[in-house]
Amino acid sequence: MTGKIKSVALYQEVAERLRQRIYSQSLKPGDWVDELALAQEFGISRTPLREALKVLHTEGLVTLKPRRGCYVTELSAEDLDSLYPVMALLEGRCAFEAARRMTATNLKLLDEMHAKVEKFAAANDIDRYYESNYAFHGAVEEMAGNPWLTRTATDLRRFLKLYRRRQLQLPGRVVSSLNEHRLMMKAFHDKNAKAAEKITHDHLLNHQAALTQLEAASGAQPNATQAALKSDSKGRMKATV
Amino acid sequence: MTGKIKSVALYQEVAERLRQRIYSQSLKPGDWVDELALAQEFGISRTPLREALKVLHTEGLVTLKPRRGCYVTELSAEDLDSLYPVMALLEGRCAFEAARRMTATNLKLLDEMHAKVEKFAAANDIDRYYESNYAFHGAVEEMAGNPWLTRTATDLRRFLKLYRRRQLQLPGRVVSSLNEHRLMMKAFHDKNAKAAEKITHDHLLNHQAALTQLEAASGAQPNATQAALKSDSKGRMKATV
DNA sequence: CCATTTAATCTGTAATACATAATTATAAAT
DNA sequence: ATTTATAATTATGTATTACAGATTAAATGG
Repeated sequence: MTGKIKSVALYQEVAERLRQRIYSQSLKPGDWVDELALAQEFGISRTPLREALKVLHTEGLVTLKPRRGCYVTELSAEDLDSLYPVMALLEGRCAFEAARRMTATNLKLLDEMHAKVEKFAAANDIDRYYESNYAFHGAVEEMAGNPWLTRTATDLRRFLKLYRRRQLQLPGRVVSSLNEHRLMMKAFHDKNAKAAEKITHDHLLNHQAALTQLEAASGAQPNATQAALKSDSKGRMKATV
Repeated sequence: MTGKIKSVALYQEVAERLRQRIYSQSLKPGDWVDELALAQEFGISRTPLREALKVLHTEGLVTLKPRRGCYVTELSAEDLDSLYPVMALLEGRCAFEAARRMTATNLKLLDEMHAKVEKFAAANDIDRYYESNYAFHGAVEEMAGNPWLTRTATDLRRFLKLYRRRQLQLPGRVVSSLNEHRLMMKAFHDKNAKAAEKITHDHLLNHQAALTQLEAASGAQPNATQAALKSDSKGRMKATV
């Protein structure tokens, strides 16, 4: 009878709505979050809205500048340069541990998830490609069997999601990314932990390289940084990056 | 002229007071945090107190169980077993990067900090030994020059601070910990990044091993712990762990 | 036209009130 | 007497309101 009275708090619902807007780029990195306007739009008071913003702040999606308001988190080129190596380290270790502990069940699950990634890539369904890709990496993190490692890696990976669009804009990156995933799957099948670690580690760094290339190519408008960076020989990118 | 009117908010002050209580073990891991009682004791309403608890929650010092109240974060033996390897990985990398980028200035600073650690250890000033030790590791993290690596490592290290007392109760551990620090300093002087990484990594794992030893020796109960626990053969612990 | 002051706006803080879940105490029944 | 059910108490979750302090925008005067 109590199918669902009101188990979700208002602020949680608001947080989810805002999350959607952020991930859908309706609210872009750097954008100011207008408390009053949103509260009115949602027909609520400022309190639950601010409560929701605090949740998003904890997740890192939003940055609170004292007395200046709330802004969608914006990562500079420098941030990405320092963030990706840490991600590579952690996800690499996740892959290592996952490979060591890989069970038949988990392997089957990963195969299925990988198949989805392939499918959406083939169908050119960018959004679902990204989501399934994201889920795949999340699954590997889980299979590492170390809750704190999983937690740390997951926390960091959320930041990268802010730039999902940008990540996929680089021509050819999807193809090479898929290739890397195939190598990962092979390593998992072989239970070759060392290989899984290295491939995953490099996979992340290749992501970073792709992003850097994109930023260099597209010039300078992101935030401030990157002035007109040399768009010299495009041959800098290895085919498999 | 506006030297400092009232820059600290009430909830921040409350958060600091609670932090003290937690780190001083006045509030022990697992303890329930009584909102009403504390609000009355501080002479404030529940709102700023809960605000403070949210801050502590973000820091991980406190855990909010829905509808069950707020409790000081408690790490199980399993938690520590999964947390330490991640710490070892991250701090190891910090040491690696720090060694690579080590400047004369930073080296001098580290030498001074290390000297403090030695001094407090010699003076048997456990509290200040722990603090200076904590600061030393924090400095190494900073010197890695990677903001996200620093942030991630620092976030995790905070959890270990919850068990500061326990960490130092193991006879002989301080001595061997100091030895490991000396090796670290040598690696930094030599700018031997690989060595710095390995020593730091193992240093953390040795910490973990020491804790495990302690827990095994002291028996089973998590909180009320140190009752009149068997002070049987103290020889169980290896001197160098 | 620039600088200083005034006004408007937004953020930060906290008290208060109410609703609902959880706990404990009480009562009833087998 | 033990167990179950119900009632009372207590604690937590949620959200409105109000006010203070900063920041930004506007306006006024030199």
